[in-house]
Order: sequence, then structure tokens, then C-alpha cells
Amino acid sequence: MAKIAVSAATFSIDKPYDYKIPQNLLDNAVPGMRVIVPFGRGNRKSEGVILALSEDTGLKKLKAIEQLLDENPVLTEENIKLALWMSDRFFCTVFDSFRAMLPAGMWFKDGVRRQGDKTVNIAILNVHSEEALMLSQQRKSSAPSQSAVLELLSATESMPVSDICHFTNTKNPTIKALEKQGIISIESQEVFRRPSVGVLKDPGPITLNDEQQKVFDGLVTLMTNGTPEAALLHGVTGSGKTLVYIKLIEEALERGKTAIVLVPEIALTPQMMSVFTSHFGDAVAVLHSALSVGERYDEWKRIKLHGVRVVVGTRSAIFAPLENLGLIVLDEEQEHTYKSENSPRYHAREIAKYRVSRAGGLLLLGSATPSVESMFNAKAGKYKFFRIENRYNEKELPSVIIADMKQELKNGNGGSISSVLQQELTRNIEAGEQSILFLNRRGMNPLVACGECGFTYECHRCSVAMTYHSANSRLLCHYCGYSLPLPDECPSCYGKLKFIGAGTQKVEAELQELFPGIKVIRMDTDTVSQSNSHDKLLSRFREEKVPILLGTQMVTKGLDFENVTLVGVLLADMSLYMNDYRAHEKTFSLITQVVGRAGRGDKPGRAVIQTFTPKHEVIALASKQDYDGFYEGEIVLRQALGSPPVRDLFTLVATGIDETAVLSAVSRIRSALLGYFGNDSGIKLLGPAPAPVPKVNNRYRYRLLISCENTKQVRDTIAHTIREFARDKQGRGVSVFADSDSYG
DNA sequence: AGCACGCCGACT
DNA sequence: GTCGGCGTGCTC
Repeated sequence: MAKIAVSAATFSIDKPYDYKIPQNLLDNAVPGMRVIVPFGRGNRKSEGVILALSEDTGLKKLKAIEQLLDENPVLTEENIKLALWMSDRFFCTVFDSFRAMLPAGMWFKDGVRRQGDKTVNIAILNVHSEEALMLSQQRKSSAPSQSAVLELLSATESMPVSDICHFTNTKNPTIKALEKQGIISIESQEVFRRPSVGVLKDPGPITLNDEQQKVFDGLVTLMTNGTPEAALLHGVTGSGKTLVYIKLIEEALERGKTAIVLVPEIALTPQMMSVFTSHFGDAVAVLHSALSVGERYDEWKRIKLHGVRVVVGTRSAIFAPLENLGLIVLDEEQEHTYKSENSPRYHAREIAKYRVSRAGGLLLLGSATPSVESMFNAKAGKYKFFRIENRYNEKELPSVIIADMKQELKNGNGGSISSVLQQELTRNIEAGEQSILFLNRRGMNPLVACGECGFTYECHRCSVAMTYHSANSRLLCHYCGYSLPLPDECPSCYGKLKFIGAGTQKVEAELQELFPGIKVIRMDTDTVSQSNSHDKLLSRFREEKVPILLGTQMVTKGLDFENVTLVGVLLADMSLYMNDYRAHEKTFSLITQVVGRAGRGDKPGRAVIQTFTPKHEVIALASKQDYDGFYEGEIVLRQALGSPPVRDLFTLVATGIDETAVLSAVSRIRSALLGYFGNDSGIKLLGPAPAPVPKVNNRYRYRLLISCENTKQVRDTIAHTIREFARDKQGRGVSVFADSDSYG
């Protein structure tokens, strides 16, 4: 019999289920294979993964495995252990964990057949090329098509059939005829759908400066000492961390090890890929969710079976099927994108720690503004700490100007560009230098409010403010996509509607008014599309020396432009007052990164930070790029509030259509937890309170926060509470999930 | 979550 | 009688 993780089992009933292995599958069924099994009363077919094999005790009458989905196991014993560990750690089913490990193309989705291997027919000459050429001459008049094909093949010996047809303008029957005569043979060869990579020309050997070299030496020692290690590398923007990564990977590869490099967002993979591919060639693969299903499946196969040794990718690439891992790098480790928002709700850093601890490798967390959590661990000695203080090539950090927007308003400037920023922009335009403007506002579009009664539009399904899109003159909800046309007047008092909080579109219009005839590139989710990619917009900015680049989050990372000497942060406060213990950290990190964009070339840079709260300490520290000062202040605050990393935080979220049902569910869960924890002073319960987004897709969301130490016992209690809740018929219509150290 | 089983009311 | 409504409990 086999122990199986079943896809149809929900969290509350998840466990290894026993199935009989039918005689005809007995020889082939092995752990790590995917199967189809009957499940539940209706015996509906469900996918599953074999966890282990054991002797059939014959005690229970078991159902039988229906079908094996793989010839060879697609998951290793190590994967199975990891999946079990994840289910304990992240409150998910074991099958959820497996789903995260395999590329989407391998699963049956909505009845669609899974991704097939792509093959191509190759024609191969069975005779010497001279002979082929001779045959070609003979047939010039009698069989001109065959003649052309043979002439072509005499030069190349083999070629994909489709290419031959294309070049010689022949059809498949000609090829078939030649095959029949035994002159050529046709073989089917597996090909890999690969995302295109722009490879840089011969990068040459890397030379590190003294500071980088010192850091590198320390890291190599850690990587090669045979024990699992974790290190935090704090390197200011422009300190050349990537060079250190490349040298480390070289070392790892030389020792027969493999490496994973994670970046926080897809937009950063092409740059990393081209740098890495020019150093390591075909040994590099890329994994992220913007690849087509076929590409992702094929990259995964190349990694698992065809000798790839370096993987670059976003969060899910942490599961890349590499063996013998010597190094995992998380670049910009503070980014929230490393945390999954869906089940399994893992953090890539946690999976990385698990993997290096088994492989004896090195986990390297790199950042210009380390997360408070990682710095805390570094100070506690859990991570070795390294720092690069100086920018590569000794570039100076930009000078920072803080613009008080309240004062601007008093002076009668209600626009989004302060007078200082306007002056600086003028200066740059006149000098032929470029500027980047950053708008820290998700959603990018203005809110609409009544100028008289203050009425605002909220999405009736999601309880978030709707924003205005000028492209179609509609109001849109950014959570569920619901939209409605913008009315002429306030529906409540018939007053005049006003736009509040400029989005990139509005700022673009303002810029056009302030600087007539000056080109502006706008970069946000509206202007970045497949045909107009992130890359294309940036290379236009670089090559055409467009004076102003205006954008959202996207413009803040990894970019390196010689001619950019001015950076403006239009609304530095935006993220400061969110109801989230990470709000200060996010704001600090964002401003620091943006400021680091300016002055990377020979000329010194300036940064203008616009804010309504110029005295705020976080803004002052960020403009000085004083990370240590920020950390010291912040950790005291966290200590006082009992927030991570001083303590751990679990979030329990209940969602449902009926608000009172959801609320009473959370209250019942709260009392159940209180019952389990008793008056343990180490555990603090907060809530119930509406989740940061209280309604999504017509479902209300309430949450409970548990501040405590993340122990097995606490996790088990939380998991047990969720299971109990799901079994209780009182909770019908309400679903509950748990998360640890969630973001937002 | 999804599905069968069962114990009630409405209808040919 | 019996069709189908939904409330209930189980999933190897």
C-alpha cells in the first residue's frame, strides 16, 4: 500500500491517506510520483503524490490507486520531507506544498491536458556529404526539390525538417521520399522552449575592489566550510553586490556545487540573466511566473535533467530542483515579494534556510536596507554580518533636499510638483541631464471625492476606494476589477467632483504644463505591456536621453543610469501611516533606494523628497541614508510594541459573505485559543479586527493576531483550532486560514 | 470543499 | 406513492 497526499483533501482533513497499489502498477509505483486516486464518497478522481510505500496490513479495506501520472518520480525524498515541514510551518496541505514545487505545466488544469514535451523532427544524412552533393547534382532536373534538400544537407549533415522546408521551399513529401530511399533518416529530438536572453559581450574576468574582496573572502570561507551558514550582506546601493555574487557562484561551481539567485521581481530577471549567462552560459536557467507554461516546464526539465547549475528567478525559484546546493542568494532580501500571499504562505528566506541547512551550503541575504528582522538575527549572531560601506568606484551619495508640501499648499501650490523640485528639474533639463520621478502610490490613479459633501466612491464588493482612470473615464476597483463610468456630479448632493492624490497620469499632465515640449516617459502598470516592456521603456530612456522618467515602484530598483543626476520622491509619506508594523521599514527602504538612483555617473546627484511631514524621523534618517540610526530607533519601537522580530506574529483570517457570521466565527476562535493557551503570559491575542482590506470579492475579512514565540506547540494549537473550526457546523460559510509573519 | 445519504413537504 | 429540498457527516 501507499501513503498519499491527496489534492482534494482540505487543510482540516489533510493527512497521508492509504491506498492499495494494484498488481499491474506494483513494480512502477515509487515515492515522489504523481497519481490519480478516487477520493470521498463519490470517488471523484483526485491527483495525489506518493509519500511512502509500506506493507499492506489488510486491516482496512482500501481503495486502489487508479493511475500513475509519471514514469519516473518528479519529486525527490528531499522534496517530500520539505513538503511535510512546510505543512507544519505554513498551515497548508502537503499537496499545496508540492504544487508550489512543480511548474504549472505539469498539472492537469481545468480538464486541460498537461503540457507535453516539445519535440522537433530532425533530418539526418545517412550518406557522406560528398555523396549527398553528388546525388543532388544527379537529380537537378529529374527531382529538383530533392536535389535542393540534399544540397542543403550536404553542408549541414542534419537540420530540423521544418527549417529544411523553409529554406528550400519544399514540402514534407519530399523529405519522406528521401527517407524512404534511405538517404536520410528522421529522428525526433526533444527541444526546450527557452525564454530569450540578451547576452552581454565577453564580460571578462571580474576584479573586486579591496572592500568587496574582503567580503568575498569571508563569504567563501563560510560557503566552503562544510557546515550550513547564513550571512547578511549590507551593501549600500551601487556597492557592487552583484559582482560578489558572481564570484561566489564561480567558486561554488568550481567545487561541483550549484547555486540559486533570487530577485524580488520579474522585471529584474532579464538583467540578472544576461549578466549570469555571459559568465556561465547554458548552465543558467530562469524561473518566474511570467514565462509561458511551456517555457517554465522546459526550464524546470533543463534544471532537473540537463545539467543546469545556476538558477535565477523570483520567489518560487527557491524550489528549483537543483542538487548539491552550495549557495543561495536572496538579493534585496527585505522585499515583501519574497513572501507568498497564497497557500502555501511561505517566505523564500525560510525555504532557503531549510535547503542550505540540508545541503551544508551558504545562504546569502543581500540588501542596501536589510529587513529589521534580518539585522536583528545578524546582531544576535544567527547570521554572519558583512558590510560594504562605499559605493563602487567611490561615487558620492546624492545631496538630499526635503520639500515641505504643507508649506507649498499654503503658498498656493496645490500641484504635485513643489517649487524646489520644479527648479531642480529646470536645472537638469537645461544641463541636458536626466531625472527620475517616483510616485509612491499603489493604484496610481486619483481618488474621486465630492468637493462639497466629501462623498467618496467605494467598491461595493471590496470596501476599498475606487480610483479614476482617464483612459476610459471610469472608476475602477483595484482588487476585483469592478468598474463604473464616472458620473457628472456627486450622486449624494449633486456637487462638483474633484480628483485627489495625483496618479502618474495626472503628474504627467502637470509636467507637460510646467515644461512644455519636454519629453516624459511614464512607467506604470498602464504603460508597461508586452509590446512596450519595462526593458524597452528603460532603453528608450537611456538611449534617447529622455529628460524625465516618471514611474511607480518599478523605477526604484536595480537601475543604473550614468546621466541621471536628479531623483524626486513625490509623496514620501504615502506608506508611512499604514496600519502595519512594517510601515516605517517600508518607507525607509523605499526612500533610501530611490535616493541611491541619483548620481551613479561622474556627476554628483541630487534627490528631492516631498513630504507633508518633513520632521518625521524616518524621512530624515532615510534622506541621510542612515540605516544604523533607523535600525536602532525601530528596534526599540518593535520591542515596545511586541512586534516581530522581537516576538513572532501569527495572523488568523476568517472570510465569508455574511459579516456577522464571520465576526462571530473569529470570536469563537478567539475564545477557543484563550482556552488552549490559558493565561500563558507569553502569548498575546489581538482582535478580532477587520483585515487591512476588510472586504474582497464580496467576502468580509476579519482577523486575529497572535503575538508569541513561534514554537511547534503554538503552531500545533493554531492548526488544531482551525481544524476544529472547520468540523464545527456552526462555522459553515466561513473559511479560516493562518499565516505567520504576514506582510500587510 | 464536494458529495451521497436521509428524512421531510409538495405534487402527478 | 415518489421527486427533490437541504441539513448532516465523511473523506484511506
